[in-house]
Amino acid sequence: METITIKDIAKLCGVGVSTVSRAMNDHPDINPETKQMIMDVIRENNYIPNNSARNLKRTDSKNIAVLVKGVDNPLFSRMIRVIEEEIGKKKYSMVVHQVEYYEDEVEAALELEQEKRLCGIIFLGGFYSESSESLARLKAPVVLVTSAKPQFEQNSTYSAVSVDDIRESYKMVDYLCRQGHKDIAIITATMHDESVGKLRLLGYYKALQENNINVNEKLVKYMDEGEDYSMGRGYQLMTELLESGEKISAVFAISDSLAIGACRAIHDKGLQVPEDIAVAGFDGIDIASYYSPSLTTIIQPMEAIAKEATQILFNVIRDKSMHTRKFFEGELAVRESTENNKENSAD
Amino acid sequence: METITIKDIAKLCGVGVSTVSRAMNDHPDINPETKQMIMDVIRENNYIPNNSARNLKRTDSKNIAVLVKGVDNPLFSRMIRVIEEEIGKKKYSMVVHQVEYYEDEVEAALELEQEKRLCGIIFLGGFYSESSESLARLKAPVVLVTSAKPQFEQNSTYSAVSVDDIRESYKMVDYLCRQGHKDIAIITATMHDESVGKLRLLGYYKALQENNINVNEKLVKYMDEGEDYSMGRGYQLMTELLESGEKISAVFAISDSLAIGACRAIHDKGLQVPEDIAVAGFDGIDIASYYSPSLTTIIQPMEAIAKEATQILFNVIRDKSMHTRKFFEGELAVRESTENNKENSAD
DNA sequence: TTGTATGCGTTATCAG
DNA sequence: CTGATAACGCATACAA
Repeated sequence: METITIKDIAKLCGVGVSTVSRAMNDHPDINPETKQMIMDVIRENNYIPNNSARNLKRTDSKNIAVLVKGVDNPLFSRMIRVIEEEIGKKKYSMVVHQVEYYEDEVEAALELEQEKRLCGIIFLGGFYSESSESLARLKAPVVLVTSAKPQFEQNSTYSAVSVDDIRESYKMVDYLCRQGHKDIAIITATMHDESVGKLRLLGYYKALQENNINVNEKLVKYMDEGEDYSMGRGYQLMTELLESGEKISAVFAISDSLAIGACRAIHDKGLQVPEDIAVAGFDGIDIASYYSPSLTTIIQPMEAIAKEATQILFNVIRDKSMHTRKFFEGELAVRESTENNKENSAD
Repeated sequence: METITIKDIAKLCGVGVSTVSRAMNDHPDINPETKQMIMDVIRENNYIPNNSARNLKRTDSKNIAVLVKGVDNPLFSRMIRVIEEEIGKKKYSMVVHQVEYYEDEVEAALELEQEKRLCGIIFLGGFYSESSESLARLKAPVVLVTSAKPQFEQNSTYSAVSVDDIRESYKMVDYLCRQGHKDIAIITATMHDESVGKLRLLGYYKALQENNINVNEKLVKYMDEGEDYSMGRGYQLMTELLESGEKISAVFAISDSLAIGACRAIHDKGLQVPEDIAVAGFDGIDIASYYSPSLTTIIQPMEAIAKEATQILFNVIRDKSMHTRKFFEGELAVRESTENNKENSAD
């Protein structure tokens, strides 16, 4: 089974290669009958054009790349689906690319750009401030999704859309304070995090401050390294927190997965959520509502964010409009894991 | 910022393009100093070779594609990591490609093959019997992982590695029977499923039969359509089961996500797991052990499976060895969701 | 050890 | 409307 090329098809059809090319690419000036005939032959022979050659030659690609950092983040699969749909509607095509935690997402994008002639790039997750300047090396317009870069100048070289992590985090911790909690721990990213982890921590500080609660640094539990927001990590960190001997009445974990792990850790110490310790998460993934107790969390409007991100990208690509920064509002979903059915309700 | 090519680098270095090419591709016959100098220039200029051109020219690619069907399956992210590591060790490179539920995985592979000159293909998940014959159209060796195709002939055109779904499913249901359960429901794939769903259902039948329990078809709950093994789906199906009025003492869901949804549905009806209804899952994903109650399940040895799959692929690629079918044993993890602490223990 | 020339499969240009 | 032909960026055979 030899590799079949456009030349073979041309020969089989008794036409020139350019005619075949025109047929495949929906060019306007071609005889409909000729086109039909060519398409038939193509189908019969299972011919698939070589994309490498295409990308090599093409000037105007319609490829939009989506770089995902952290596959395991269940948030992203939904978003990818939405993005693909939006991109499809506009007759562009999407290429998803998985970036490992230790890889540099911009570097990966750079390679993809070389390879696919991208006309647009969407980053899902990731992004430390380090890679910030290197973003400028990308020629295609960039939209950052959920990858917090708070500072945003006029004439930015990229767009960004996400929730306001500080505000949402504040919302959650403020809610916990109003529930009467004074000893609120937080399970957060690494100490050097410059991404959403930092922002959510800032929101935590702010809420405590405005509620006149002194920060107990022993209740701020940082991850050791790596950007692994897993349940196992949540379990481990919560266990350490519990064994520290500090008084804790509530825990805010900066992701739902961490929160689930924390719940189980509390359970395994013979304590109850929320009776002994209330737990709150962040993200609004499926498991949060199916867990027992169901998890209080900030629901990020992922579909809307994804939709807006692609919209902004198209605006920049087609209308050359300016890059923008858009914030979405998260929803504080109060559920069983913070329900206030203990002594607090008695005062 | 113009696109920079190998020619530019050659000019900058004052050498020919082939020398640059040799430097990049670790060719043996090149002056080490020249090579060093070239590599420096390349780095300084952030030059990235155009992969399309490379793939176009190359005869012997070292690209192995991993086609994943069902991103949301948390099982796969771990496997991908293992596979990448193994592939990296052998100095090959991996390209992951996401296949949507409605897409044909073989079609996707075919395109990738044209584009990347693949020397090997690994399929993760998916695979209905429909696409079976079309597998032969792929020129590169194929390994199916976790994508059950029970029938396996000598001289097969592909390899396959997975757990024996029938046996594992049998193991679980048999365990439930031995626990004294007689009214065991199953939450399974669509009625027309020809993949793991069917196999796991067969194991269920077999276990009931061998335990002399008549099958109550009303306890066999099929999904409606689509291959969505989500918690929401599990919740919905379990609710229907509960509202059917049938007597149920245990439920076996063919995936952990479905099982979690089922647990919550039971909870929301005011019943308890496992006291009123025992629940068992399949897969062994993280959440299974962190859920409350922790979930009895079949743990698939994903790392081992992934490792073996790549090993087999390399054997076929390099040693031209025959395709093989390898089964791994799953581990029955008995946990809280089926703990036998009610009347059963009294007889 | 190095440089030059050719071709990979496709699309774009331009002449019919 | 169609066909020949020149790029696209790179790797490689071959010549030096």
